[in-house]
Amino acid sequence: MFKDLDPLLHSQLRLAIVSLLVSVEETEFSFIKEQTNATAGNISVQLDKLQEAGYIKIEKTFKGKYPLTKCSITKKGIKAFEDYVKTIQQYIQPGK
Amino acid sequence: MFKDLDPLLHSQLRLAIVSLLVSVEETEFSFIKEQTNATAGNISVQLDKLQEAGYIKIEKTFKGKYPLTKCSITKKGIKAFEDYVKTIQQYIQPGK
DNA sequence: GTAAAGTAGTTTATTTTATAAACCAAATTT
DNA sequence: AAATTTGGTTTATAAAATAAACTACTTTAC
Repeated sequence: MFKDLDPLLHSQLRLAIVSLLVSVEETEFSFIKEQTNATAGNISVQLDKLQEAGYIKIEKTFKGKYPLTKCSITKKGIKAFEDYVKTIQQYIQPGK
Repeated sequence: MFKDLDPLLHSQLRLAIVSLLVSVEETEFSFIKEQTNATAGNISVQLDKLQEAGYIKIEKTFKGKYPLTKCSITKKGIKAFEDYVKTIQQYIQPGK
């Protein structure tokens, strides 16, 4: 009945990050920080986990003299997100 | 942008339990166990948390000589579930 | 030119959760 | 009457989320 929810995506912050990336294709660390109101440390940790899982790609560049971290979603990440969405529908549409 | 997800419901097992209770009105411990495939211990702990939060009501009765735990959802629980569903839509319908 | 404050993060430590394993009390089966 | 089953609870452990502290460099103000 209740299929397991991908634990990597069943986390408020990681789900928010992936949700953002699914729609914008590429974004910066600072943008994620703005949109999620999470702390930088928390975001840093969660981005690493998503990258390790192959769900996102992280590119470290520079904007002028400052470091700039760019993130984008991978095919695997899109697939995982779509699966997660399908699965959680089972939980939030009871009876269906 | 991303509203906080109620941490009490953003748990695979508690969400499954509440999802069940929303549709069935009253159910037994054993039925929850069947439907979720979770261990009894895990269910016991999560039911307590949901009860403490006032999301469910737990009634301990007997079926013949055996103990029988019946659970039902409260108004507060229904409200919390509906809020959770609305909130997670923001995460899983990107762009919308 | 150097001290203070800001940018852009990372690392480490702490708290909280989720989960499983072990346990309990009574009933039933062999 | 010993072993197993029912219906759970309690305790212990593993994993997660989060915050606090830190790094490295840049800019601004004195």
